[in-house]
Amino acid sequence: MAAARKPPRRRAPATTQTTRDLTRDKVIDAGLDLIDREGPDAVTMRRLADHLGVTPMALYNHVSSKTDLLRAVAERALSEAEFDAGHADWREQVKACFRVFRALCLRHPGLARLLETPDVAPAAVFSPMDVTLRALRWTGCNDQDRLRAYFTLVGFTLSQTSYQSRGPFPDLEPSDRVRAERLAGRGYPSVESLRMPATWDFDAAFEFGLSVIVRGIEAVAGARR
Amino acid sequence: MAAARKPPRRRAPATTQTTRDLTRDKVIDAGLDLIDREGPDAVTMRRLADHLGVTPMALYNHVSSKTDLLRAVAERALSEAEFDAGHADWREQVKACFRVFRALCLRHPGLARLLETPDVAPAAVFSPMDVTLRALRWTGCNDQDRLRAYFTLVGFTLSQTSYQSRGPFPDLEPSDRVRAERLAGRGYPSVESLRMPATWDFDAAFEFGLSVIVRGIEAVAGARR
DNA sequence: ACCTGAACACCGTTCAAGT
DNA sequence: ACCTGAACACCGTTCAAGT
Repeated sequence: MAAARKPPRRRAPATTQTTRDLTRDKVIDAGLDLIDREGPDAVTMRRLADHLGVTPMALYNHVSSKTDLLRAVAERALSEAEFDAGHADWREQVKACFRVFRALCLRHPGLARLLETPDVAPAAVFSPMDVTLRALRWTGCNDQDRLRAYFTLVGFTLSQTSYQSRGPFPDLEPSDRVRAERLAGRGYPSVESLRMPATWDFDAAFEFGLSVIVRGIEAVAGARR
Repeated sequence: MAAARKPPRRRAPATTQTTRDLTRDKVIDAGLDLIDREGPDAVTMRRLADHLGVTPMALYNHVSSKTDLLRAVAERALSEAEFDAGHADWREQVKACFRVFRALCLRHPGLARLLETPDVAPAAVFSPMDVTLRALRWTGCNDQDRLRAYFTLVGFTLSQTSYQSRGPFPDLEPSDRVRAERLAGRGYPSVESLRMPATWDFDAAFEFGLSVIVRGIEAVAGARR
């Protein structure tokens, strides 16, 4: 619309091109903006183009496909974070790493789902992996077990954050689901008899799971050593 | 195509209607078939209708929306399983429950992704939840911690199975990703120095994570008691 | 009550054309 | 080199019409 009103005037001699000249950087920035504000489903080539005041096909000059775009967006988001907290104790180092990971996923709703999607996970996912594998050297685990431990941690973290990021749909909150089902409840006595608080504490739930996994790694590593 | 060739003949007097009379059951069965054979992305109202020899809109007589269909498909798949193995020891009971859960997700590729999708998770997800919460009574954990432990277990299981179900894309297998990145590797020394087998053992990785979480629950519960 | 056919408002992407 | 516009092959779903 606005583009149609604008006549094809000659461009000024290389100065003050205002918001002209689409670049890959601008496309990725706009993609991250869009995903942060409207969720991952809102990221559409057409919507993104609208947002940039350009035709959908203009994006393909800077991005080879939607998958390429999403991978670049995920890479940019991941590059914000420093996963190495420099703790001497491996338990604290691992916990700090995944607290950063979680905070990043919550700051960019939809990032978790992006990282779970095949093909879009960027090379930067190896950054928290590297920190974790290094810390886990102190456990005495072999290479395979350290990698298995990492996948346990990252799977837990991604599933918790992507679950939380879907909110605020009240019916998805654990405590509400439990309550809703209690009303319709038949056949799930241990679920029905749960005594739950009014709101679910996602932070505490994450810390609980993180402690469980770290202590579990400690126990399993000790048994195998 | 085949439907167009068929003239609108009168139906036989209530006998041998062959494959006539679409029912909700048939729609759900066909949906599960389709998702099992071609993956969750193949489940499309139009494709499913084609598969049933019917117009896309005919499905809406038995299913209120695509979400409704997917939820029903997930419910049917979940109803196949018995999560309660009747173990006396809570650790073995929990492990058995999630081994069944995992086997179910692997038998129906795409089920894991369905269960991770908001709104489509059916009420039947409370079945493994009930078994787990009951077993965890033996740990002495309070209601909140038992639920947190359940979410840790289910998140881990879903992420592992949905990761595995995306295969067999060789570039997604952990060991291959690691190897691929090692080549392009810069800045991830602990990743690059990994000594990995040629193929990734998903079963062993799952058992490792399961042991880690169960022993972690044991340790955390003991500390809080 | 159940199904069809046309239509609507979307997708990602290709291709030929403009500058 | 970069962008546009029309088009293609898809989506889920609405609506009016048939039987």
